[in-house]
Amino acid sequence: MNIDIHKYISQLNEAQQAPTLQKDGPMIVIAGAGSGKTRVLTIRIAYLMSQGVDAFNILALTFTNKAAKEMKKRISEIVGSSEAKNLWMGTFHSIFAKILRFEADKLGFPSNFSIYDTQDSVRLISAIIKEKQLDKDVYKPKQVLGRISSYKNSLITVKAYFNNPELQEADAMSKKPRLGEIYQEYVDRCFKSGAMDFDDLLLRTNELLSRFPDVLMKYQDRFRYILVDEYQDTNHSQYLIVRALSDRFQNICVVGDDAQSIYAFRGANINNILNFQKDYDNVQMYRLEQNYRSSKNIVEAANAIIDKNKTKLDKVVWTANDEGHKIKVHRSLTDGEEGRFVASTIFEEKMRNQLGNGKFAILYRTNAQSRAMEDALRKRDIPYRIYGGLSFYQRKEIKDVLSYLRLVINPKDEEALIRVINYPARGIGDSTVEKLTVAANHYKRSIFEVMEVIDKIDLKLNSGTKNKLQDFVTMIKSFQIINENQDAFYLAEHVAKKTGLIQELKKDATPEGIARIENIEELLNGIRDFIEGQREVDGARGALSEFLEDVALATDLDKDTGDDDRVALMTIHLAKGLEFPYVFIVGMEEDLFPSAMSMNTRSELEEERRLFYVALTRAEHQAYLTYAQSRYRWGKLVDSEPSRFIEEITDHFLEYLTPAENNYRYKPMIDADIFGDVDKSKLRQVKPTASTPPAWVTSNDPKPDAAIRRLKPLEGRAPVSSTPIPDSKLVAGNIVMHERFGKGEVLNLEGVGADKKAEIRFEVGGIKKLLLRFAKLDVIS
DNA sequence: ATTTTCCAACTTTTT
DNA sequence: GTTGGAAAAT
Repeated sequence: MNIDIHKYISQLNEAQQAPTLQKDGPMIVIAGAGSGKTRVLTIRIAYLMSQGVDAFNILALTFTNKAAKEMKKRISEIVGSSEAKNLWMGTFHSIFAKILRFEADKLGFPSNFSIYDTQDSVRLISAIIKEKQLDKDVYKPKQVLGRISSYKNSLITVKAYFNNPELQEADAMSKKPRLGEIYQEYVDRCFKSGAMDFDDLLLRTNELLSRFPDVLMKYQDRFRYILVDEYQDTNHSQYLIVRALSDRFQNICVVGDDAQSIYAFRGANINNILNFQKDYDNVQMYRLEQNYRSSKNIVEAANAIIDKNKTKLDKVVWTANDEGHKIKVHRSLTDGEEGRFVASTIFEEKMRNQLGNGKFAILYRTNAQSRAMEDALRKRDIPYRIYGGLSFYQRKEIKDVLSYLRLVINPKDEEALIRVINYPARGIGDSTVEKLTVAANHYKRSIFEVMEVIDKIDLKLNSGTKNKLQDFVTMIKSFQIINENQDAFYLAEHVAKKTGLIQELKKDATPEGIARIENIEELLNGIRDFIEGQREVDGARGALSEFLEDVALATDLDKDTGDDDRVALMTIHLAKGLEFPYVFIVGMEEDLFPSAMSMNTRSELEEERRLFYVALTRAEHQAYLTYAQSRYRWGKLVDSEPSRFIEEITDHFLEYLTPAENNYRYKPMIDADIFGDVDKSKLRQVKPTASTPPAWVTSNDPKPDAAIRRLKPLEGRAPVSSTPIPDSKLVAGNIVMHERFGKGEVLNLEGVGADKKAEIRFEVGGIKKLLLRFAKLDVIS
């Protein structure tokens, strides 16, 4: 090969060159945020090829398909696309799905096996729980799936589960003694449906490699050079695959950053990176510590954060970049106002600095937070794009079309079948499906196979129903014939029409209904684009099965939409590996970030902290942290306090756009059981109206201190809400008398404030009860 | 069998 | 504030 690789190598700094130029042997690169690890990986692969390594022998595992695609593109720019074409590059899931299809028969799977997404899995588990007549409140389907998923990721098969009394005991202790049974049934049903879930793609690969030494040898020999990106986020199952494949040649290069490990919840094991040196002999370790991405302020603030964690490798990220701006902190009253602040700030910065929308990102902890941001951006006519959340392929109408297509490829696919067998309605009801399911389980066949021979077995179905079932089978079979002769686009369009899906949707003339039809059109266009792309790469192909696989494993991040100049909205998890000049981290509030569910153990809290580290280090030029004093959650206004993570950054790196003095103003001394023996039913919530601020202290107020804060306008200073409560008055020492509670109920709030403590009492039926005790309650003092 | 209505749970993060 | 599932009504 004749390429000027040295031109590219000379662009790297010394620390980056070292790992790039080590051709053989095991190595680990600890790469700090923004230290150019993608460049190192890219150029290293090009270097390997320049040293005579065949692209066919290189396997690069990335975290997203997008990352793989981009890396491949850059490598083709260096070595030429005909060389780069043969690289094996992609996510664990997509690479091993391909290998599994090729080797499927060895495991008893059809090569056209379906890939179940989480929705499919949950549906199947719900069905199993129901069939077994278990209580779905004890066996919560999502929880059960989570349990099964973590078993699979730890390589605990059904057999291993039943050989392990400790696991069974643990499940029995959590009142789920029959979890193993469900696990077994779930695995059987997936197998019978010719389907694998996400975890199976890894677990079955492990099975393949361990049960068939010749297969292992084959892939060991093929993948002589293995590179793994984001190694800190690999789980045990992935770890074992990498170990097995690299065992022969030991040319394994892993890259990662322990400080950015944020996927423990799905089984990622931070020890994979911490213990790498013990796993192979003569491991070379490299560190990339110079950050090229962010300003000094951001880098140092991020260091201050991660310094609070105890579990970490020694590493000092530094930068030669300018000091830059301080991190701006903004407080607002509600999530709505937070959104408006973000939108108007983006607008101003755009105008002032003549920037495109694509320079901005809004990052949040939970998908639910996107709504307030969307609303504000829409009002300001700022184009944006939401990544993640309900992905395009998970929408009802899209999944319906895809389910028909899945059925064409793999008629045994039970989840796809159940989804569409009676949609659009064709007179095949629940009871019929139930009979079919029972028969299928009895004959150890799929439902579709039972339907094929419906007139040969007696299921006590009337002839009308039988005909409908046969019609359905005939329809799917006719699609299969089309699939053999026509391309996927033609078939998909045909399916959408012939099944009556389009007709069904046309009945609905609401904007949502129209949007659904447009979505289906977009899907069809997507299929056409896909098969055209496919033809360019490797000639004409059936492409439908490839398309379905692509869809099953695609993430929102992967698809390009052409006009990219939009503000990016995504969760912090999704933002990993990306960078933006301006980054807004919104919802910096206790219980939200860090999440209320991740504050039980130190390791959970440390993961949240790493998540914040990831968020902050996405910013190149300017970072904003925003929080609201109250926000709508579960449709209710809930009070919140600023996140501890703000306090953990030294003030020196921060600039408060809003005075911080109001933070932590009301600290309840007692939080729980404050209502004691009060008859809660006597208290009623006051419905907010245009002239009345929302809510009051009531029995079902989740955080009574929020209501106390709303007393503030009564004092006549710095009104919190727009309108004070009209018929109330403030009495010193006896702060509020108000006659608006419930219907005719009088509630007295009393306060004593001399020593900055206060008690709020209320009165029901003449008896005074203690409600809350506060410290630092400004309202009263 | 199908449509409508009501209720509960849900929101941590994803391949 | 949304969504899926179950009960109730057609």
